[in-house]
Amino acid sequence: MPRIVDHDKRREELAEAACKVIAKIGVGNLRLMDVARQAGCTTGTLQHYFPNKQALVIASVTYLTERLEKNLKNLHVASLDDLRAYLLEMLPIGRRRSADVVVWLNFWTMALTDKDARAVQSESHKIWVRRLCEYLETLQAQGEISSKTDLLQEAEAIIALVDGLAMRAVLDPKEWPKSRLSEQVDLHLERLR
Amino acid sequence: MPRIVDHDKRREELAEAACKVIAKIGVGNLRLMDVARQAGCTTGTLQHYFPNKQALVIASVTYLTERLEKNLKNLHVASLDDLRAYLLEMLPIGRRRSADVVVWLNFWTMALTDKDARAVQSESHKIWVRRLCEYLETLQAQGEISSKTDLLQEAEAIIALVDGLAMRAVLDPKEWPKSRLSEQVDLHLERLR
Amino acid sequence: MPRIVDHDKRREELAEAACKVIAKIGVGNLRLMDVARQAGCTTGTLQHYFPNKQALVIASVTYLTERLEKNLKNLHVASLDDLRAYLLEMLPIGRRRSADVVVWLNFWTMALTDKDARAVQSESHKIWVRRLCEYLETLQAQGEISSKTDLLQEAEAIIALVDGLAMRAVLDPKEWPKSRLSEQVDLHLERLR
Amino acid sequence: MPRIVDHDKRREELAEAACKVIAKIGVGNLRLMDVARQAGCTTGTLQHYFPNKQALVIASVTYLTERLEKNLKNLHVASLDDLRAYLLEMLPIGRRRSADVVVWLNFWTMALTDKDARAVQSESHKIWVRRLCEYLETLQAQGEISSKTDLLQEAEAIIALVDGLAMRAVLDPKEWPKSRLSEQVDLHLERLR
DNA sequence: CATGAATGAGGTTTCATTCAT
DNA sequence: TATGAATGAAACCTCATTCAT
Repeated sequence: MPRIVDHDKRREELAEAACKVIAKIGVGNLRLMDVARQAGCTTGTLQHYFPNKQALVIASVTYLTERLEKNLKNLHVASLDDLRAYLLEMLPIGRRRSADVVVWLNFWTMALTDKDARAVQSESHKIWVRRLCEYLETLQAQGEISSKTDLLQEAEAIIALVDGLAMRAVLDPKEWPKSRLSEQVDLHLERLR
Repeated sequence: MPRIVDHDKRREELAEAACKVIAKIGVGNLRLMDVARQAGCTTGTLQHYFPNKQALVIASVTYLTERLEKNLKNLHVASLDDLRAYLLEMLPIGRRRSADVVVWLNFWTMALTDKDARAVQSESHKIWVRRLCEYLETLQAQGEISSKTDLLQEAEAIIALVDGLAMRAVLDPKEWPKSRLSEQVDLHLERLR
Repeated sequence: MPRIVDHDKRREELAEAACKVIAKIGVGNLRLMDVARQAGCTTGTLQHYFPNKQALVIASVTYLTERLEKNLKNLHVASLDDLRAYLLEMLPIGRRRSADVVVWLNFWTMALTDKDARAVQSESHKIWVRRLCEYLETLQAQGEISSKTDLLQEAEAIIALVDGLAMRAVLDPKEWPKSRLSEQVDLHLERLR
Repeated sequence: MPRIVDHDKRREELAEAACKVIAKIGVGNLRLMDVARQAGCTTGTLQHYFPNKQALVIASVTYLTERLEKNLKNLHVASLDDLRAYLLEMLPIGRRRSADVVVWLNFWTMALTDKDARAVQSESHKIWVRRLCEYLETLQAQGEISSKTDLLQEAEAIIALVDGLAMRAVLDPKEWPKSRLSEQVDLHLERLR
């Protein structure tokens, strides 16, 4: 019997360590050594789980996405207020989620010039749009949103807003407390009513 | 005097070369060698104009910003339509501006974890907000925008939208032709009328 | 006792796996991982049978030599034609023997700069010379070879020819089908008649 | 003006250093550090001249070949004795040429499993065969060799002999002084008369 | 006997920076 | 001002070997 280790769980632990480091210093400055130290292992260990640095970064973002999915799974969007809560859940409120947003921004930027990263990014964007559309459809069916509204267009508008706000907020966290983010979200959702 | 002019001009040429390379491969992968090749000189030459790599990157973004300023100097915003045109000028329409946006995104992400970059980013954001507010004030004075509107809030909303759209558009250019970007801008400006 | 037999058999299996890998990628690129995969076990298993990598390589060549011995045991050299058949048996004809030759060449080259390998190589060369001399003596006794011939010298000439041909043949297999190898052997044996 | 260096000459110096190291420890154990130390530079310097280790090895053998070419350029083969002298020039007689042969054997073995190396090896073999054929033709025209002889076949036979002898001689230098190598060459050339 | 996770040293490779010319 | 060779540190990556299970 080998040393007993849940391979997938270990991968997640390492991915999480990588996320922490990326949030702190950025993908551009990421060193495997740092990740290893954060995870309490050696760089050699990282190679068991990830063939190279790029794979580690991609796995880290995938992990982040999956963790978010789990958290959101329980949120049911049955009203505009639910949607509001849902969107606030995406924004950098608090340390943890600010860190997540930083990782995402790093990854998206990486995706601008890295094919593999872009494929991953593209896939998760599609899921995100689809879900938002579903929510909007539900609300439209309930009459909370005008039947004339172009839902896909609104979904993309919301995404642009959330991404844009998130970026602003992590670049200047002091200027963007939860209240100000909420106001922007409210202001935007107003037009759907 | 002429020497100085040449010197500054050369700096700009080098900065432009750096922008091209960043747009192609990202700041994270930027090598001075690549910039030198793109500029048709050697890495040694770069040292005459920039003390180090970071300075080159910052100078490149500064150059980009100044170039944009020049282009926008002639745009006078005297109506919502002017504002619309102005915003479209920020979005990645065409090769050139797409490349610019890629550079900016790279720089903003860099600013997340690099103090110097953040200072530069912060400064140019302030200018950008201030100008937008001025425009909105003008429009409000002319009655194109309701007097009840919170202009700063709207300015930030516009910036979030533009940043968010720009990011989406460069990540998936095929899905974001000019027409679709215009629609989003129009949809947003609607609420100001 | 049966344990021991199994143990030796397993060693041979592992040695054979190592030979296959060496033939494919060369000793220089040999990784225990590859051998383990080829053998359907793990690197840990290899440690039970071989104290280290070098020992595995040497054992592999030893295994190869012993396998060849077994095959040749049945060949009796009682005429020049028998000698011819015997020599052809050494040459890279067919996949299996080409692979064997590749392993040997790898090992010989390794022996150029590795003491342990050289000792093994030297030993097996001596055996090979001695046997060839015996064969030639038999033939000389039978009058198939002139009594004036310096048998040791001829034995070494034959070995040089076989080694040289073998090397050429594995470096350029398409140019060296069985027929061409046979011709060279025949041309050489001619002078003994 | 840059530090004045003859780029090609520097490459040769580094290649020569690599040859020395390979002759001592084999390609399999070759470390760039060793080459750098031998050449009196750093590993970084090696990268200016060779993109990677493989390229360095290939360049080294190419250098070796070219050096041999220069030495042989002056040898004119107008008689069997000249041919004999020519062949002896290929064999590992003396430190220098023994080292060369070791490098070649290492390279040929590398060529067994490395495409790039094989291409180089193949090319230099062709040249070597062609030249030998020319020599044999000359001798045949002069009547020193029977007109019935298949020259290509004899050329390949000679090459096999030389390669095989060279390998034996470097594996067991004490057993293979110049005299013994000469005898083998003489014995072989006998059949051409 | 077997596993395979973990180690950690060692090597290749990269590249910003320096500096003699 | 410009060159580009050289440096040397730093990082990634490899992989034989160890060892807990």
